[in-house]
Amino acid sequence: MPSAVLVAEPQLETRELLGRQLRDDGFDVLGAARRSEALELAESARPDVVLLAELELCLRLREGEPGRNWDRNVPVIVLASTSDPVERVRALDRGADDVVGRPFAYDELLARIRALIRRTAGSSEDVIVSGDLVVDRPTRRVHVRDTPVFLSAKEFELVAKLASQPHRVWTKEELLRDVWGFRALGRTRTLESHASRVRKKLCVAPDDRFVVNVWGVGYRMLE
Amino acid sequence: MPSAVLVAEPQLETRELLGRQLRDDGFDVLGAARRSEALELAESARPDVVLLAELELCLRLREGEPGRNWDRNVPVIVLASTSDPVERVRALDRGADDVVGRPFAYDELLARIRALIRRTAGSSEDVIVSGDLVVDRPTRRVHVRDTPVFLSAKEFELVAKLASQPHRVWTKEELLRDVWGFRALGRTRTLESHASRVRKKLCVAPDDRFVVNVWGVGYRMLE
DNA sequence: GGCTCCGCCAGATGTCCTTTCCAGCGGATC
DNA sequence: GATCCGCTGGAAAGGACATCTGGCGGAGCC
Repeated sequence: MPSAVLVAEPQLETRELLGRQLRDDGFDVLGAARRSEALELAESARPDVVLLAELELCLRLREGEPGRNWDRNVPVIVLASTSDPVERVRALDRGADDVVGRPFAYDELLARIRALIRRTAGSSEDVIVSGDLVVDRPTRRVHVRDTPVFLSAKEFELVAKLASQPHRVWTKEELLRDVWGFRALGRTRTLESHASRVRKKLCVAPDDRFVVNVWGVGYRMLE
Repeated sequence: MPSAVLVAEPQLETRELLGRQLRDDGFDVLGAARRSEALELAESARPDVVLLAELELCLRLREGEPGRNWDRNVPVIVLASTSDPVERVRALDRGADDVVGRPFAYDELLARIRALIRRTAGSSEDVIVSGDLVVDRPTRRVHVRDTPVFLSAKEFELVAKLASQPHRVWTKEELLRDVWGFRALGRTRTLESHASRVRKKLCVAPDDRFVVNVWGVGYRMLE
């Protein structure tokens, strides 16, 4: 399956040229001229990589927005406007994975895209199947042995996170950061409350055990 | 916990300078002048990032070697010898995650290191295998010859610390500081008590000896 | 505007871990 | 071999943490 690249570049000419080249190299390419368009496509098309020109867009992608559901962790490469190292540092500090200055060599950009995809491959499976549990990201549905389980938005995010690496123990800090996007918030019972509710909802059979607490650390998903 | 950076750079001066700067910025730094040293350290110290100058080393890291156990997926940044884009592409195509040309701005290298650690945090196969003992950090599971051993949070931290360098003797001060975060607290029996309990739990076969006391100093993992 | 659902927030309760204490053992030193 | 000091490992007290319930407020829907 070809990887999808979202090219968020205001300049028509650059966008088209880049799109053609990337298509020639086997990528699915989505173009976006404006920020709103880019966010829209990030949500609906779930690209494997985003190339973008505006740092502001990078921040918005990383911070997320209530009600919107793009992958806040999506790999990002910034097409900087200059060749100034200071601008490259700024891009990286704002959450970009990589950055190339202009003018850039297409071959290098391509190599960097490939390297980033290689690094992140498999981290955002569309459908996670782990034992009796099936988590379908695109449709946001969850099944336990073919029994549908209805989860709210946050509940789904939590389950998807835990199921993305079954058996891995996620610390409460990691879960709060990745699911809630908190900066530091430590002393509420929100996470525990959701974990409890999700656990109950996933218990279809009496002895199902999916969401398991790891004392003093966090939670993990079994099977 | 600070991230560990392995600097594999033949030139003494560059290696030392880079090491000092990175240490100032809060990293644990390991230096290696030769390829064999670098591979050795990649296996024993399990760095979070490797900076290297020779593409050959990058290939060796990625390919692995029978009997050796470094993480073939370890994040790699290449310090290219020139500023030639062709060399950058070559590095990326050989498995590097990122590459900076020379001369490079330290600030940019630092930003790239941070970006790469951010991206790979938690995904690196952080599994310590030493003899009959397997310590899996992501899942927080411990096995002795395929027999699972169930440890509490503090117990696991202690085992992971000891196993991170199996033959090294850790002083009680080091263990208290790194596992418990104490400043100096000298007169409790907490550490000894945990060591005792962990030792018993790890003794699957009658003559297993994993947590070994070193009289008047501290503990180590193996004999 | 009323209704419903969702997300967030404590409080009471129960569970499990952590720490401490102590008696006994065993190296280390001379 | 005698003595000292540190290590061992059981048991028990205390504390830290997790769970679940119920309530509050806001957003979206009718």
